[in-house]
Amino acid sequence: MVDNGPDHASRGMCLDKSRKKVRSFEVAALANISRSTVSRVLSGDPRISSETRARVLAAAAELGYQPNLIARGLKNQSTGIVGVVVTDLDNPYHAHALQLLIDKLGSLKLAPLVFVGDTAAGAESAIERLMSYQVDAVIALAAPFSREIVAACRAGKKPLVLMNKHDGDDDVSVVHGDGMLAGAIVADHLVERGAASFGFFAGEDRTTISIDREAGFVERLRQRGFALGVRAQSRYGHAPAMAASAPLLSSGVDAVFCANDTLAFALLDAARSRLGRRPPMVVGYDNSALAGWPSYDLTSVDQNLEQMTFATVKTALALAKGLHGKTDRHVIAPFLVERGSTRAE
Amino acid sequence: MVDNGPDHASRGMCLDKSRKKVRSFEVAALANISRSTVSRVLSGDPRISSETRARVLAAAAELGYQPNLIARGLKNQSTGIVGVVVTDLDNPYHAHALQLLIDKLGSLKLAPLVFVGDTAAGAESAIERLMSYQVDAVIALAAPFSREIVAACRAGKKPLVLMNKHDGDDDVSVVHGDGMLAGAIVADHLVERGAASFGFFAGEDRTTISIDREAGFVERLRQRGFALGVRAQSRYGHAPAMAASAPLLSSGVDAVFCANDTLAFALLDAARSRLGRRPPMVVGYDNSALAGWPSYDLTSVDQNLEQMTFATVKTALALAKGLHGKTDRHVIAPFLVERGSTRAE
DNA sequence: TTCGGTTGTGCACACGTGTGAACAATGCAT
DNA sequence: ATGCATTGTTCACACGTGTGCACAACCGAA
Repeated sequence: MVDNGPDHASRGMCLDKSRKKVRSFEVAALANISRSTVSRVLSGDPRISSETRARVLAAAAELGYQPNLIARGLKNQSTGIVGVVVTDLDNPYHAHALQLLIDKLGSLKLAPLVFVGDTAAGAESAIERLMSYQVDAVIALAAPFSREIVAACRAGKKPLVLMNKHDGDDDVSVVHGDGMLAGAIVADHLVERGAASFGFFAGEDRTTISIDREAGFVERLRQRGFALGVRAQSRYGHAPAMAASAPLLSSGVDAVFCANDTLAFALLDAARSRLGRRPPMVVGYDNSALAGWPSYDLTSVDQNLEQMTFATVKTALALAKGLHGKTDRHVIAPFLVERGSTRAE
Repeated sequence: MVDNGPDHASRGMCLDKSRKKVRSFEVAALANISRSTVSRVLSGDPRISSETRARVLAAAAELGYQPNLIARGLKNQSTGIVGVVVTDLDNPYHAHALQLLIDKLGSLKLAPLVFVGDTAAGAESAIERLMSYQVDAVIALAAPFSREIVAACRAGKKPLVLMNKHDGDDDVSVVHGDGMLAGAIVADHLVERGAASFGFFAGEDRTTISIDREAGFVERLRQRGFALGVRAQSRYGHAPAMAASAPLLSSGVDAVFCANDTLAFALLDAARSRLGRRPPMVVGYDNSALAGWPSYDLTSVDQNLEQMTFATVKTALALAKGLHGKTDRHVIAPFLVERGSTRAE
């Protein structure tokens, strides 16, 4: 008897038995077995006789034993914690994606340690905090400052997955939507709906994702014999976007593709306040909940977040296990949700 | 020399020095000092001579040493991790609150482990996961199933703070907005704006918070000589709320106080589709971003989330340190943001 | 009986850190 | 010279778990 609780005598003195968490030692004692065997039972070691296995499980259940994942993480050099870096949860798209990520991680028995990286310095310090907690992998969700994040993870030798953001850097795992395809789908849709002149409403940040959307749109228009008539750009946020949408409205184009639902809502609100003209057809991006509300009824591109988040956590898990140490890239196909904002009449 | 790395010889064999994280032992070696002294320096022990302190700090900086918080947590029985249980991040109010919570926790050197508890069973299992990770405290954000959460935390002896939800149970720490006060403020505002007949639009969940809002509203109306004319109830979600708002509109009351911005938007949309009548004055609750957009321009109660989240993490930290082991209760005063939906004309 | 194989279990150590107690060194008073 | 307090450092153990290796028990075959 060497491996038991070091001060189990004094521990026994404590009359309030429920004061401390139950450890594997108590389970072992109750089952008249060594602590190692308890550990083996819980890890599903096949060499354990089914008789003792049953006895151990019964004891564990009776005491309500839950293994200490911190200690296990220290021993195994794998905590089961995944760091998630996110920005701007006020954007409902990000919030929804985070919710799905947490959900998928949970179903894989992983726990998300979430940090907000609003600035370049903030993102960097967030990663450092995460590494102190020995996370198994890091997921960066639609984060700007991806350069800093990539650098910090590389310095700490932590596997990283960028979701919905890809740089030119080819040496990092990425999961993102197919912006080119989305642009083409939207172009086809608008042409079929009878539009003949087109505009694009871009966001301020020149992310590669946003660039892809526009490129796919313009390219497909060209293939079908049309060209982009007008283009506007704005930072996100309702008020500035409303102001920036003026040229799109005054140009009188038939249809406008917006890089973002937020921009689309602003455009619709601006059009509504100019009573004289019938608003153009509008297509948004993200298919946020608001797009389905009757006051906007906005046709929008759905990025298939369900699939995208699943691919992200699957990739993160694979990297954490060091399976195919090489980086890989998933491209998720989006689909269009047609609503009233592109109805013919 | 006993306390050094156990297999430091074989470790030394590994030529790729940057493969493993640097541990406190390496720092100690570089500073020609024992590992304990390194620990003491980092914990600010005053007994260390300033000369060795400087040497240790220099060594730590040179090696880029970051202490392993998992190991520290195991030893200290305090991980610095705080569990956060949340539901429905699609509600922008919850998402915003979560963002603020994460922010405040980070500034107190705490790390948030986030789980989503969508069902009673889910909430319970989320708490169990959190306890396996030895979180120092649990914060439940506007969570239904608070009964299950309270029970699970009590079983695991984990300090718990309920934010924006209080049950009859008086034995748990709580931070929430002052619903009674908010109802009174809204009543005063509407009366001053000239309304003479009033309605209330309640959510489906009969939370105490929602009940307080209505009670405060009705009570203040009574004091000023008015009574509640009509009342509707709906579950959240735009479409059902639009349908449920019919009696409020057909009753022809001057003003409606909604338990939620979501309900208010639905009511405004429903009113808009009935062109004949001028919509009544409408007041919402949460002051979400959408309330500021010109298409709704909704007067709404702001719960002062900034202050509320701060009080929540402060309370959680105090409980985790076991300072005043007793539970305490913070009530945050809300304020009204006046916009066009209650403009006189 | 002896040997070898199979099956189940226990011992001892390791993960990386914090910390009480012991201890060396120095100064100061007896 | 001895005793005592102060100061800086080290030793050894503890936190709760997983796991390689040794080993006991048992069985069958020679």
